[in-house]
Amino acid sequence: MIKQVQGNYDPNALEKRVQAYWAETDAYRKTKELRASSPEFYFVDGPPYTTGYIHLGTAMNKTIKDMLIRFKRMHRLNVTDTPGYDMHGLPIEVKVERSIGVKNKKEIEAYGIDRFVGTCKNFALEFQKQMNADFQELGVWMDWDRPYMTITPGYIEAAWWTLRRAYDKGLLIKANRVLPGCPRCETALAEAEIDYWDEKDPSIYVKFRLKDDPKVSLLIWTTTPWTLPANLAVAAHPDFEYVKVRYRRIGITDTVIVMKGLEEEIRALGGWERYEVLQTIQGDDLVGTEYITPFVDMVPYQTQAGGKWLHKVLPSKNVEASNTGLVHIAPGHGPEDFELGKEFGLEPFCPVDETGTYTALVGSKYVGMHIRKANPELLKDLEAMDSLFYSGTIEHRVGHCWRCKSPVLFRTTDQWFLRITQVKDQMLEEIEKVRWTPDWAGSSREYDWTRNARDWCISRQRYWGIPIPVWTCKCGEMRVVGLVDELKDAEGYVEDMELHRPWIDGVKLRCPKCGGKMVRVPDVLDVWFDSAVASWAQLGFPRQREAFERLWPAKLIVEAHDQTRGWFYSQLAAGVIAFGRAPYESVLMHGWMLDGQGQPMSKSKGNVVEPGKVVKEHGADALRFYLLKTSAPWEDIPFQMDGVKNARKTLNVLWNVVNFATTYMAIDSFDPQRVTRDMAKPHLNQEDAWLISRTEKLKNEFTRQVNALELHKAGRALEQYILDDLSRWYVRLIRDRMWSEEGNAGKLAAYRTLYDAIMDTTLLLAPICPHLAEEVYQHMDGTKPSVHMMDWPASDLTLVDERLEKAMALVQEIVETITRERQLRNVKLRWPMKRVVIKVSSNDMIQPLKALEGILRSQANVKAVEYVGAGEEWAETRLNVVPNPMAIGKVYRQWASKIAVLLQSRPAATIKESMQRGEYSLGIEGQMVKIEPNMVSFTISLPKDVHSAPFSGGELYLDFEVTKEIEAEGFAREIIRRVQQTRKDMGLDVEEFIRVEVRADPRVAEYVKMWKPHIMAEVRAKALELVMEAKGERVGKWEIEGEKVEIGVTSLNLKDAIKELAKVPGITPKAAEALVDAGVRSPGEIRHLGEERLEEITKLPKAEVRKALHHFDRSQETCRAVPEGTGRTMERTEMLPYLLRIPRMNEVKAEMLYDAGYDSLEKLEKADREGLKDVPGLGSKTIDEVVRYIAEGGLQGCVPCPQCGREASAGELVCPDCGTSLRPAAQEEEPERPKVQGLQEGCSYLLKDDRPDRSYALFVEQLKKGRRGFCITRNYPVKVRSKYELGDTPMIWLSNVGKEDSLRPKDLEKLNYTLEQFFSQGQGIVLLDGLEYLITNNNFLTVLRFVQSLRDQVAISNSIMLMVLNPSTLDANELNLLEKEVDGVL
RNA sequence: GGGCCCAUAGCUUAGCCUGGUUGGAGCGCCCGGCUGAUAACCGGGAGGUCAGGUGUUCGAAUCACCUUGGGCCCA
Repeated sequence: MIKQVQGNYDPNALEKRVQAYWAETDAYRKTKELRASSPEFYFVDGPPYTTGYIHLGTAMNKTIKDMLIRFKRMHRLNVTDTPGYDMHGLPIEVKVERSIGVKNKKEIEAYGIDRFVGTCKNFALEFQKQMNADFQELGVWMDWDRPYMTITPGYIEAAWWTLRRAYDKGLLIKANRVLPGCPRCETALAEAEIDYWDEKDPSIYVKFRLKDDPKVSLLIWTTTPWTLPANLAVAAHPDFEYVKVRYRRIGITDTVIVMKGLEEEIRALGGWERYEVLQTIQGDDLVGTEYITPFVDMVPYQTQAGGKWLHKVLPSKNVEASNTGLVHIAPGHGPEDFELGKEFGLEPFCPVDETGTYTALVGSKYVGMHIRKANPELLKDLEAMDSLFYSGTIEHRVGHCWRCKSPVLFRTTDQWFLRITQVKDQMLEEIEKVRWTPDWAGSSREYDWTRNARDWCISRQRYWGIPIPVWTCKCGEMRVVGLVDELKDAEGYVEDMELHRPWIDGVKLRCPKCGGKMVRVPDVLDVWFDSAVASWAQLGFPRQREAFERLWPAKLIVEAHDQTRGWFYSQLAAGVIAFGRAPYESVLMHGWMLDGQGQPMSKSKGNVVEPGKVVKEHGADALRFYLLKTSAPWEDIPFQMDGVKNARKTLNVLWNVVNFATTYMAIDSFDPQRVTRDMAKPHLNQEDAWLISRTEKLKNEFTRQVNALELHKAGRALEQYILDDLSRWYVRLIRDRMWSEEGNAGKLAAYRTLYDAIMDTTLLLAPICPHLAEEVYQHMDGTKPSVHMMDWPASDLTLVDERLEKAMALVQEIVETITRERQLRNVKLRWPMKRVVIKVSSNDMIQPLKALEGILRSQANVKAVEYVGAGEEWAETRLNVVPNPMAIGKVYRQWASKIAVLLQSRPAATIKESMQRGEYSLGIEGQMVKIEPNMVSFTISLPKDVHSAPFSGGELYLDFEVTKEIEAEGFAREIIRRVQQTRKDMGLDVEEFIRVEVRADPRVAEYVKMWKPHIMAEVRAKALELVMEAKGERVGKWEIEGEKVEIGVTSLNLKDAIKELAKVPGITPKAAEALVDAGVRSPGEIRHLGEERLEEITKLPKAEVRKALHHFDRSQETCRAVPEGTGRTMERTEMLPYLLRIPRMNEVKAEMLYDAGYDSLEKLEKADREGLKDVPGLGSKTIDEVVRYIAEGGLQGCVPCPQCGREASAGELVCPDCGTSLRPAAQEEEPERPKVQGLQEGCSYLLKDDRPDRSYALFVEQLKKGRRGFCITRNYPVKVRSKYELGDTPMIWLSNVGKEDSLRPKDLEKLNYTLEQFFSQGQGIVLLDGLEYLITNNNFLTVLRFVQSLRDQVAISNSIMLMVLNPSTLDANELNLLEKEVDGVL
């Protein structure tokens, strides 16, 4: 059944509600189960690092994934959706270090590796939990209860297994190489772990004296003085030319060798006055030149080292033509130096330890000194040795540890490597096989990166990571463990033991060679390796193979562009190493979320926008929609909150459409099961066919774009459709049909079309905005537990009608043009336009336009449409000929003026036609005068009040003439609008009936008479009268086009009665209305009408009449034994009779009780006073009764009918035998007729009346008895006084006019004070007429409190208070609360 | 310094691959309208050196090259 959506689009409340609904109904699990036996789709989630919070980038990432997962699921695929978390590594270690206050590895070890790792694990798990919650807030449906985590034993084993594979293939090696490391964290770092930024460093030029000629030096440049003690050689480019230069300054000369061309630059640097080039040397010839390394005397190694090339110039093509063109080579400190040293047989020499401190190898002078501190000392020494040619500083890019920001240190270390260089070619081949989106992500980006790949250093000298599964023996034997089982017999192994450090370090294997103990190498894995194995590790491989064999490789992965060097790469490497192929088939690379200025968000910049904040402001759906539609996925998005706001607006429009649709569908009980598409088909209007065409096209387009991963195009197409096609056009077109009273086929066809459009939209929207889609679905259909269990809507392109769409586009354009012209001329849309003439540029257009003429007429409010074919002129235009006297005069001189007059006297059309055919001549004074084309021009003049406007299909002539008929219709529409406004101000239900009184001057009055039936129908008036003075509950004075009009509107309060009557089987809404007109107010009265009378009133077929009457009889036959309370939820209709048997209960209260969740007898029986207090609308007296009734077993027991004594169950409202009502006489609070005599002193009464006469009568009656009176009214006091003969009773006028006897309705304090004064004199009576007026002007609760305080004063002073209220202006809940505060309701 | 991507109105963007009327939208701004989807909605207006330059072409937002700025990845 279609349920009307409630209220405005409130994303926060909606999303909370929907998520609660999902949780309650286990919708996620059900959706997964639905697809459990479908074809598999192996999606692999890239694990975010557990930092404890998600940012917008992570939000975008998961949003894209969630959209695709949902999309695939709706395509009946069984999608794997295990979310992953990357939980090892330095970031957490650093966090833990800070939290426990340790600074380096020594302190960690003192603290205890076990405690340290334990804390790391706790941090990671805690962070993981928080992120889980954040993702769920976004509505992402992944398997949050079972994420894969890189820290679990199974996962670790998968990494081990992979390393073992690498080892077996000879791809895992240990090597001594120069690598960047962090001196603070004391571990090697991968490229990926280094951040670059500019920093100041020394920039020094150092002289390396030639051994043969110490007066001459090689000049080298370096920014790292501390590497000089480790200098072993100098590199020169063999193809460059070098020069020997003598620099001079007063008293000083210096001779150095530098690259040719750099000598001038160097002169300027050193401040030399002049220089002379002594010799040019080819780089090649320089090779082999021996020099004296500057610290030869201090560093023992420098004299002990061997090697043919020690302290000589080496050739290297990597030398750049900058600085001096000669490069200082320290193989222990630079990767290129290392390679070069290897090539030339120089053993790397590294006198620096992992903390950046000189070791004893450096000699006694610098040992124990940190390299940073050593720099100035070294400079001093160089200066002393006269080896420092120039010393300055430079700002250049320096690598830093990504976690602790220390500058990285290059030194030689023993590390473990994966030999990527060996499998690089295979990786490149695999890249080409993968489908990349966008394609350049693979073909250029990933390809380039991989082409330059080096071997991957996977070892880290840290604690919180996957331990490297390599055990070594003193004898040199080593073993790589691939499965935990292999450790079974090892010393220190315990079943299911923790595989992390330090526990794993205690496991010792027996060496198969020497029988000694093998110990694990202490390193852990580079954390990048963890996620590299995700695609098989998360499947439990290698321990479980079934899932792996079924699913692997991944069909799709989705990550941001920074993963080119990260996960795209690491997975590829691991996949190729382990299985010889890429572990994924397609990749969607997405962009980053930047701040509004296009800068990356970072905590240090303080420009981070938290997803939670955005969700709070506009909802997760709006954020998701924004993220998906704003840019192509692979592009960065500079985040704009306004963009999210816009997305929300679009969703709001959709919400309004749904609100509109469900309002009417619910009223008419439209049932899409009954009104099928086929049934609606013959009754479709043009606009229906048009919307269907648009919808089918949209479905096709959307699906195509998502499949192409052009998610933004899909989102934009959907948005456009919602705004333009659905909301702005279709809903606008069918408004009148929705409002038509009859449930005719045309209306149902519109319902069906709109229903289908909304359902299709909802299904398309479901992957993007899962919450909103769910809410809409549950209101429109709800046959499935969740919209996400639905199948994707197929599109039927045979229903696309291009001709119709084209014609409709023209109509839209014409309507817009007319609107614009109206605006220019200040003619409102409410005023009909006499006619529009469409002059087309092609006759093909006329037929389709005619088919849509009705739409054009209604939307442009035009009375008539005429057409003029292509090439023709509209008959009512006049062609004018304009003579050109200059041209005529030149030829015919003295006749010129006469010719001009003659020309204008002839029909212009004839002249034009003749001239087009050939020539045109005139006879003048016996001569034939030939008129040349340049002698005349033609203009078109339009009839009075007609304006022309071009449109893309030709020209429009708009006739703005205002006839009497048009004026009449215009006024009618103006009056309708104002009555509607009044209805709205009064808060009337759309279905309520009213009576209207209109006062207007004769001209307008005449128009109103002409349009009376139409006006009445439009505003649901049962009566419309022209009067001398308009009266009513609400009277408005208006000025319309200069005419003064007064309109009074009074509610007839018939809505509830009609609704009740229509509930009786056989009684249609129309029949119910007829019954109400005949004075019937409740279903019970139908019984007493009798068959004939009922037929007469309702004009229903006899069968229906009988059905209605039999209903009452039948309802008495259904009594059975007392039903056992089963605890099951009961239908409302089933439950209500039980409730209504409770004393003081009425329908409203019972409904409230039911709606508050008391929907089973069990629940009600367990109800306590506290719980019931929370039910809105239940007063304490009612609660007393409920509690008593339950305690006495009222819900279970049978009671004898007071009339016939038959036992009736608690669920029966009437006796099954005699039909006597079994409801307790709770109505005594609300007596049918006011007992005027019954007014008691000290009591306050609420009078529910739409007309105040009765209350004034009661009031006057008391006055006549001599009671002092006080009248508060919202009506004009002078009139009230005379009408009800109130004499000199004091009065207060509730009004904003500000006269002395008036009081502003907002000023409750003053009103209270005034009444206090009155009550203090004792025993009066107060009439407060216009309580709803106070309520509309104040907060309801404020008025309620005001009423409470008055009631107390009334009681104290023994006065009486009458408060008059039009009940239709309040909702049931408010009414109930008010009723509770008074002593009686009349 | 290299690779890849991006640059169109104050903001977010379409058009670019395949050159051709007057470069389209949305938001914001200004003006107006509507009022039975209404804390909505609709229409109109102002607002553009298509980042800058050079070239190819009869013709360039679109193709090529260069420069500038931004993002990612590297050196």
